[in-house]
Amino acid sequence: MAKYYITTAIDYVNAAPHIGHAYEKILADVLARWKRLNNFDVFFLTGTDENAQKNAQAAKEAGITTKKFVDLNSKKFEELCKKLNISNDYFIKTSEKRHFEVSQLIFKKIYDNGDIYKKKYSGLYCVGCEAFLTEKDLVDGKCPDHNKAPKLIEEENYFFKLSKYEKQILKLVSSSNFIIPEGWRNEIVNRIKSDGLKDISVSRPGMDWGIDVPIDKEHKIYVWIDALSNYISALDYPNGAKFKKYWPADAHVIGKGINWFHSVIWPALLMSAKIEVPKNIWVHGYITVDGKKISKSLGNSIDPVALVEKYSTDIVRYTLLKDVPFNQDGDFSEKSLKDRNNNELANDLGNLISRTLSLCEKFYSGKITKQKDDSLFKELNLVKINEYIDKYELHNALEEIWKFIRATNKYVNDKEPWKNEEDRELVLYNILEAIRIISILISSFIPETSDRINKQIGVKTGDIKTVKFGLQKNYIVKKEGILFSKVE
RNA sequence: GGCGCUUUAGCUUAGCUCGGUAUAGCACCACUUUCAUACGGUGGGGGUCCCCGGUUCAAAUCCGGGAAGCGCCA
Repeated sequence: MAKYYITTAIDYVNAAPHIGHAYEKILADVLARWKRLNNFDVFFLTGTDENAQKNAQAAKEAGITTKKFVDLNSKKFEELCKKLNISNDYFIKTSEKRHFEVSQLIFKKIYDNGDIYKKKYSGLYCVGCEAFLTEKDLVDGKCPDHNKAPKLIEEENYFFKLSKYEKQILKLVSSSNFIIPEGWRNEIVNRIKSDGLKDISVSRPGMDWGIDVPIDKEHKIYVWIDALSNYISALDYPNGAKFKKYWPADAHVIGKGINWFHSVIWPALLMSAKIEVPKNIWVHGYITVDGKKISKSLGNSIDPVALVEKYSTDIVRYTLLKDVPFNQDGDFSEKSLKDRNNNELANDLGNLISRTLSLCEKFYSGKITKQKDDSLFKELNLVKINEYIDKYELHNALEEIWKFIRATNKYVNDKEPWKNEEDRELVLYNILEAIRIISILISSFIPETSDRINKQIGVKTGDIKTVKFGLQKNYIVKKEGILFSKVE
């Protein structure tokens, strides 16, 4: 069985989850579920990034230990995954012991390979950003993001020879299927061509939270090696069975803001540590809310957990998947959510199930025996759906599935099974087959709805091979309420 | 400042690689059906394809210049 390893970025725990976090997890979840449906042996990883120095300060202010602080906040992300019906196989916390060990091992390997050296560095350091700023970044001498003056710091740091890997990285990122979509590939390729690769700092001295540099306890490992190595520590690198089976990753799903780290720094670190590089970086856009960027000052951040509780997991999943086009930012609004719920979920899909089951119960007491195929199956283009998903164009895949749902509604109209007695059972059988297949196809996108449909038409969820008309011998259906209520 | 992405009906958008009367959904209007969640189906109105210039018999599409929004970097 072919394997498929997919990851999301790990989230910072010092802020509550917002709708952008939800979106990324849903994207990766659809892929993971689709691959399972296609009989891949899937490992799907998500988790939280917990070793930032910021956490130590926040914990101090809250009057609890740092470990307790990160655990509490990490729970919120784990809770989010459950609420969104995310099918991750593991949830990694970078405060885990084994993650510490792997990060240190990677650092050591790179060091032993001669790619880490010590250098004096001075600059303006912003504690809030946990990064050095340049004069140009400052507004009135202050960091614009944190409204605090940075400190002039002179310190010795360990540096990674990123520059050494320029040629190899350029070759890697230039290949047509490494970074998807193309726009984000161009950005990286052009940046390397014009600016080249410069060595980066991989340690910070004098911190009290984080992972010790293995060769120097005065330093903690800075974010790159720490955070990025979660993708292999979760697989028990270097000797774990999971690592041997699943690495290299088939897809790292990330937001556009961290493309550089995943497409350039991460592969270079791996090359230095003599580990295979991931196959694919899938970059998605950001979510705006009512046309505006999510920001603290606007106070327009939406709590995805509250959203799921107000509507439902599948409505939230469906709306996010449909409203964010590939390679662009997408806008989320409750108006759009309601429109999509009422039109596409309740009317197109929900009503199709409802009218069909009523007919089955009215004329056959819910028992339909197998008949021959009808022309309806020609309306389904599975090849196209597959292609869209392989290209990560999930909104197009959904649209293609919905074309089939609309075609099935039209078929019901054209055949008028409430009127035409002659081929009534044939028609109903074919509609039920269509519904069974629709349920399989949507199971990766809105799994809960798929389960509810299957229960009503009395079938078990099939894999992709059962997307074929005429497989089901007979149906015993039972209408149980409606799938989606209208919302105003 | 450099680089990248985006700009198409009221809204969301397809098409741009390989030029030829512009695609779909929502909303709107009309017609139609009753099995169904007042639902489904059919038809319709609505577009200087961001602007300017060029190439061409012909440009949303190719080339040059510019504008706006967003992102990455410095």
